Amino acid sequence: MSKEQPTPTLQDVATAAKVSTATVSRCLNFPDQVKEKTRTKVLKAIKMLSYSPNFGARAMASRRTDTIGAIIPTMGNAIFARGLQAFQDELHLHGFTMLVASTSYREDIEEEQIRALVGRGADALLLIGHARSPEIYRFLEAQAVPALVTWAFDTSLSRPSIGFDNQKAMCRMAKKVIDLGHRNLALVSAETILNDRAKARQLGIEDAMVAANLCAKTLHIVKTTYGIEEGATAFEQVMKAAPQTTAVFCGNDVLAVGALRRARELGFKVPQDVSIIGFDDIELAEIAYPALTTVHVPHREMGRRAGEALIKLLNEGTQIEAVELEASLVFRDTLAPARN
Amino acid sequence: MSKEQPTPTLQDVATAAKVSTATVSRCLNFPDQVKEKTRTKVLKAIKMLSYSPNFGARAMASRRTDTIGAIIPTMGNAIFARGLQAFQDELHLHGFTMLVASTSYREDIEEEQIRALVGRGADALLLIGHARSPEIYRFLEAQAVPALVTWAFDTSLSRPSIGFDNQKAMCRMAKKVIDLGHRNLALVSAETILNDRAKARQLGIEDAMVAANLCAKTLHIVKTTYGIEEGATAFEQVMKAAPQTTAVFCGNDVLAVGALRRARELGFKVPQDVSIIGFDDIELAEIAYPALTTVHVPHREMGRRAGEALIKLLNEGTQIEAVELEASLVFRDTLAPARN
DNA sequence: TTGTAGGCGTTATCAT
DNA sequence: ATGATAACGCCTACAA
Repeated sequence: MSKEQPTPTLQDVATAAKVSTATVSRCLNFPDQVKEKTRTKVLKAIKMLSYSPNFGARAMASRRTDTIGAIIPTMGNAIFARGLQAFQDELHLHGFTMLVASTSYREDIEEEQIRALVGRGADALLLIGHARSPEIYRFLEAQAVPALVTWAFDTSLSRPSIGFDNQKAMCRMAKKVIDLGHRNLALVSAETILNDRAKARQLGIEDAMVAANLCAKTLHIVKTTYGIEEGATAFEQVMKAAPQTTAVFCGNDVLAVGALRRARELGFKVPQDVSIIGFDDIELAEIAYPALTTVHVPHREMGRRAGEALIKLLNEGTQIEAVELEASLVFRDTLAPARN
Repeated sequence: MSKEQPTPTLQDVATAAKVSTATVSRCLNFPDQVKEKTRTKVLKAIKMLSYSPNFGARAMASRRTDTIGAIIPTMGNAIFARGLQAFQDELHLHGFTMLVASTSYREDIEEEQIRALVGRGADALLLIGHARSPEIYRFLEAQAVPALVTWAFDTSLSRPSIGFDNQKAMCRMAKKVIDLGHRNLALVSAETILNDRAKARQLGIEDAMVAANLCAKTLHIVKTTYGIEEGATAFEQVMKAAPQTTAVFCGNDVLAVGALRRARELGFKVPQDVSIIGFDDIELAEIAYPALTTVHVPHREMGRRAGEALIKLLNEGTQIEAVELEASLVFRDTLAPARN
């Protein structure tokens, strides 16, 4: 004879404790509304049965989940990890739970994940960058799920964002590079169609070039996907196609580290022969040899502020206001004056 | 006059398409059971309303979620990222969704997250390592949620795991180190109370020492939390307390990279003065300078196999069978024969 | 302080 | 091929 062992429900607990389901529910949600004695009785039953509330049912009945979804391009490297950890910490502090999903930088998967998280009752969403189809934004509106864009900052869009201005930051870095005498610049970048951060970074370099009376068209661009190996390959392509290049910007630190390695393998001295500049300032940048000159992104601050804003919105209805954080330049050892 | 805009439900779609809710539901779940014409009609209504099914309701009614939860110690570095990505890819391939939660290596948070994911209807769970309170395992059983342990492998426990034998792998590495003449060994490790992987790695070194007729007690151990800076500090402690040390094992690559840096800062030549050995073989290991000698963990294979096993269990009831994968030794540039 | 009962949005079983 | 309708597990007025 096999014992039936369906997962215990509120009803089971109620029966075991000889009270009504309402009382059990109150025990869980408003413990002070129930008499000490009944409470302990109920709690004991809960423990005994290893009961755990069914989230779906609770969400449906109470119409809120205290859950916020975060959708990032990838978990494959540390780029988003740190910011997300801060976001999560902030949420946890206020009793919220974070759900993460990743998209592999693919728009179709992002849409899928957005639907998945919204369907799961996420009270709000954290999104990376502004660029996505209007349809998705319409969907979010129809579902009345607030979404906060981060990792970017752009006041020209109506949607508030908490982040930094990728274009401005990269422009500042590029100006420094140009000041050091570099005239033949190259950029190893991710595809910019669906990645507004990548595009902004490119525009930033071009801005700096124009400001220095260089023709923006001379920026030699190689597009690739993110990855150390990809960065290496792209670097090689750059130096093959434009051997006069003295400074190679990279869309992020991962690419830069790959470029750095290939440079060494190809016999280039960095930074004497060629300078390499990254973006993000993740751990890799510091560990790389030579240590990478890069743009420092305020990961943790961004994550924290985003969490804070979303929680205020959900708890108090406070509208989110855009916040621009500063990205700073970190000069380490891969940038030097142009040779000759 | 403000337009009401509650999130649309199945009923709304049914009304808009002038059919019953049942038909709409079928359209979504068994499209071929409904006539072409009605289907397009319904689909149009869905689009128009930006309708998206309520996951909680669906889960409650259908008693399954096609969702698997993964609970990892941290997203803060790449250690689990790669394996998780593979896991996710495998799930995605079969129409499952992955939910991730992280614990900061804290048992209380892990329990919380387990409950959260189970409450959210996770059909199964992916867990890292075996070590956790029996109460949690009891809970999982009461909820009838299968859990698969990975990142470890231990047949002495009844619970099946898909992973590698941390102790054996580290033992092999330690033997090599001892073969190179090292007699004064040290270990920078995470706390081993709740981290069975860390403990197994320590035991592996001790096994190798005993096999070589060294006294295991001479292994100088410094415990710390994971982090580059922590690794650096710990390395300094080691060399201060046991200056005769010629080889420092590290619980993972992150610690090792920190140790490496501090070694350089303190004027030690690696590996001439002191050898440093990591564990995991994440990107950092390759990028570090000198490149790190470490134990390669089959991250991707582990993630993929775990996903596969869990899906087979859920879809076909196939019991999970333990799988031992091989961790290999990667000799790069931080290990050399003992000096003199 | 506690119990009763209706409803949340889907799915699935029966009919039709 | 489609439509009613009873669960699913919980919350929350409302009653007692």
